[in-house]
Amino acid sequence: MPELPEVQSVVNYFKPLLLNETIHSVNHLNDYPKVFETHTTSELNKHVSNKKITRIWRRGKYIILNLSNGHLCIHLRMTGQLQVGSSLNDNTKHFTALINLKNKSKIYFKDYRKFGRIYFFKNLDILNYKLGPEPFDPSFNYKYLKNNLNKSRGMIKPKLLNQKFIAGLGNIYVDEVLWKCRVHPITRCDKISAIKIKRLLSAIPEILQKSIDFNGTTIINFSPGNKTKGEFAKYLNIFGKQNQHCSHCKTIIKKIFVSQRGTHFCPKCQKY
DNA sequence: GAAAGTGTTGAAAG
DNA sequence: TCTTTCAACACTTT
Repeated sequence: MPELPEVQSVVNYFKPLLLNETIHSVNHLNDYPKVFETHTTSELNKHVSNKKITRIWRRGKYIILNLSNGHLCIHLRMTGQLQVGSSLNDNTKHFTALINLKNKSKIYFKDYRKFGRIYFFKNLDILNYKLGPEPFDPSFNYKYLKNNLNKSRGMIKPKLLNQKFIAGLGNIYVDEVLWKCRVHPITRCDKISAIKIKRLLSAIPEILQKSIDFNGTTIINFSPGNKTKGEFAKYLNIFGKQNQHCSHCKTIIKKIFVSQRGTHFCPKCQKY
């Protein structure tokens, strides 16, 4: 259930294990060829086998492995996890794919809801078309935010969840950002004041960076039996805190649904 | 035991 | 064109 900070944490963890290593082959597991979105398993192997991983990085919520002839991209969606190796304790029925490296190490893609996908792209035009600016990129600036919000009549929460508007935010961090900025999640984008736009501009990278510093919020399995847990969960102020007291004003936090997503907010801090 | 809920995304419908 | 709804899936909670 990874958002930008969780994906970045995965990238950080795997960088030393994958960088400059060569892919031997990839397999789909448990009779789930759909895990490879862009190619059949045999076609994908023709592209990636014997290719060296020259860079591992993140764009939005995609993990990207640069190869000499293209990019192997992994999207974890709701429940995807990457795991180094396997043990007898593993429930392998949720493994959907396997990356075999020349050095014999095995990276498993574990995904109990099976929404996660692996893609191979010659270039990243498709991703760049689908994804808006990175929250840490200079192109995500006041002018971009103001211009886009001013012409949107929809609600701010779904806007921030829209990856084409800004890449990387998901349900947890949108709730956290809106709480910090004191913006009600159903506020119309074009009704947000300049001061609140400025708050959004600084809170978005700030909250994401802080979460990255703590390896994200949610549990991420990097190796079998080792349930690596993001430590940012301790610093959440609003997400999952319904019926608890707002840390700012002590009002009881409410949970509502906004465009079908569970949404937490403080009725006093985030007036509509 | 049935139904709703879960951190994502894109296709389809409005 | 823009915004909302729903399905893809499997497991847990109500």
